[in-house]
Amino acid sequence: MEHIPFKEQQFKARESAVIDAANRLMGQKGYDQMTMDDVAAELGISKGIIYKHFPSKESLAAAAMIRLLQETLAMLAALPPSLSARGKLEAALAWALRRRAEGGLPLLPANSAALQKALLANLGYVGQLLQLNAAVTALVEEARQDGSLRRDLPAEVMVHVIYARTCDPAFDFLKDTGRHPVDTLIEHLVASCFGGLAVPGSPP
Amino acid sequence: MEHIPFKEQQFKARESAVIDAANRLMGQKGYDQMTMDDVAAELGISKGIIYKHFPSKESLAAAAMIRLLQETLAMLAALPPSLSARGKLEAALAWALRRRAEGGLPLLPANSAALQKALLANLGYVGQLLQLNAAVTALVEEARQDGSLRRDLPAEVMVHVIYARTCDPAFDFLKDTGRHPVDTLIEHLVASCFGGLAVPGSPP
DNA sequence: GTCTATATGTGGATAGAC
DNA sequence: GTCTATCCACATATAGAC
Repeated sequence: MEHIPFKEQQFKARESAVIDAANRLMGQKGYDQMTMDDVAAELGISKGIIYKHFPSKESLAAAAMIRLLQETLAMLAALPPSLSARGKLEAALAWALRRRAEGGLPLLPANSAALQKALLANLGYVGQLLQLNAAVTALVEEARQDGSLRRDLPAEVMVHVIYARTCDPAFDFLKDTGRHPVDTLIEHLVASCFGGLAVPGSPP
Repeated sequence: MEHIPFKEQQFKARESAVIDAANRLMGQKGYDQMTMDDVAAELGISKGIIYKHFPSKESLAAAAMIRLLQETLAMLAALPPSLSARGKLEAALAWALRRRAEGGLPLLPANSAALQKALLANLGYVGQLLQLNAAVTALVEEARQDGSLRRDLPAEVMVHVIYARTCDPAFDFLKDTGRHPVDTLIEHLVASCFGGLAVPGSPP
């Protein structure tokens, strides 16, 4: 049985803590507004150490995004098989919004063009993203087949609409008013995404 | 009849050109990534002059946003009275998306927390925003009354959902793939917003 | 009024003591 | 490995010549 030095364990634990802090800060302020000084201050350590773990701010952000994608894939895999495909999609959207309400990252790095570009150059990130994309697309296709999702909209469009709803600014705005409980808001947004704003069958 | 000096006309014209440039650049890169050097370079003038028109980058951005809000209000007022309330909302969303596709600003400054804070401290901006909010809320209420919008979602939630759809990142992503004509995309997104992704009446 | 040049502040990244 | 101190690039904003 291999002996793992204590120092090394500590180092690993800190790495995870750094990602946690980056996660919180990026969730609150976004990538551009988060500074490495912020991350260091949040943990009460020096900025230099962070660069022992991650060679750049971009790579730190990428590590946080990769971990989020992995957790999202795990969540999808853990959904009860009794759910329909559309039920799984609704549950996944609700999960993402709840995480976001708790200070987590948005799945879609739409805030920062700089981050977006950096991520797409990161093979690890792109790999996870392709996996998630495949999983979500499969669910959308299945739900289209069983007649619970519309067929007059391309699957690709629906997939991206669902992604985009996980970082819906309407959610943040409404949450910040404090006028609606978070659970109610999540229900409303999931309902508006899948059911639409209009009354079915009403004239436009 | 008052004589307006040529110099003054030129000055006014330049001010409008500066706002135009800021409009384009913020539409493409977002507020944070746009620099005053960018604006100056776009117009082929020196950076110093911009500060003769606007005391700060924030105030320039605010001027651009205020003009956009005014144009949005004008668009709402010019919609054919024959349209139903819901028809007007759909047309307004389509108008906003088309403007955005042409390089215009997103109505909702959700990209930058810094800009958001600055705007909310700008009385001119907040005034226009309240006017727009009143107009959109009135349309939503009317459409709820005539039975074309759902009554199980709060009006406030629906208003914010519509706002958010005008800066939907799904639109930009899908547009950039080049696989869908812009007109088709706009139709799809308006349809998904009001009609939802699900087939009406299907089990979740 | 318009330019060139510069002051000032900030943030990513690194060097060097311990 | 961890800190303090610093470098360097860049962006906002201003000063001064013409």
